Amino acid sequence: MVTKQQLKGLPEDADLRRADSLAREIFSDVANKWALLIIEALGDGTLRFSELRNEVEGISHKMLTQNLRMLERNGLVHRKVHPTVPPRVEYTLTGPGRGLRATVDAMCGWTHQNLGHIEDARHRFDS
Amino acid sequence: MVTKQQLKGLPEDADLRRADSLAREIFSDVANKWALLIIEALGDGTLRFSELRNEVEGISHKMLTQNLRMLERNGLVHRKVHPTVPPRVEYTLTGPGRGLRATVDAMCGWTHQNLGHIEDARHRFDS
DNA sequence: CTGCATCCGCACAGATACTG
DNA sequence: CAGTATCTGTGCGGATGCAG
Repeated sequence: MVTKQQLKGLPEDADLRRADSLAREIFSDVANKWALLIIEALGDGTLRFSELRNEVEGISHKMLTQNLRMLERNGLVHRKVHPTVPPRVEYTLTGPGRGLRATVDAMCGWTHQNLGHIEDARHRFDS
Repeated sequence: MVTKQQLKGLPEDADLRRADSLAREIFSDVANKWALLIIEALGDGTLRFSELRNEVEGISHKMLTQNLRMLERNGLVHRKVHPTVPPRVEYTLTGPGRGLRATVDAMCGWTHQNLGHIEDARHRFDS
């Protein structure tokens, strides 16, 4: 692969480093248990706040709002507010969000396929 | 999909719940920043402890050992000790480990492909 | 070089209470 | 119902020192 750096030389270094640090930042945001479980729970459907709270087992009110804000900020989930009373807020994955979801699905699939191997490995290790 | 539960009824509930909690446990182990970065750094090569320390930018001595132990316990990395002096320890991904790596690669690819969208979304959100 | 143990600060996560 | 704010404690993660 030919990079901009190779074509245009050193002046692009700063850009590349900025892109890398941004990638790391995004990765740190997204590669955490709750964020991934929320994305997985949303799937290609629509869930209300309270539904997500039930769907993602063990998550607290606070962690859910925090992670939803973070995901919304990064443009991965869309937040639709219905101005009714009581209020009703629905969350759905955006295009990029669904792209990420595909990778999370793969990871979940991997987990279930390797349950046995991992359980065995653990027993071996613990003895 | 037809599950064991549907075929054989309620007695399998306990098994299923155990498998689910195990899956959650594994997911919690694996879905964290440092573990994923270590797996990505290893790739399909072999790295020493100190090399990993350099490769995974920003990781501390302690987090590296902790995560390596965890990954080894789950049978995702292989730890080869050369009884020399000074000691030399090499880490490689196991079969299951490489399977997981494929999903992490996908996630990294997604990150880089969506850098632009995400940066834009952030600017919009922050204003 | 690699690994383990200890200490410690800080950030994260839970609980609770209050507003729209 | 959804969200924000505040308080509190625990556990994560960094720094350091020591051993093999």
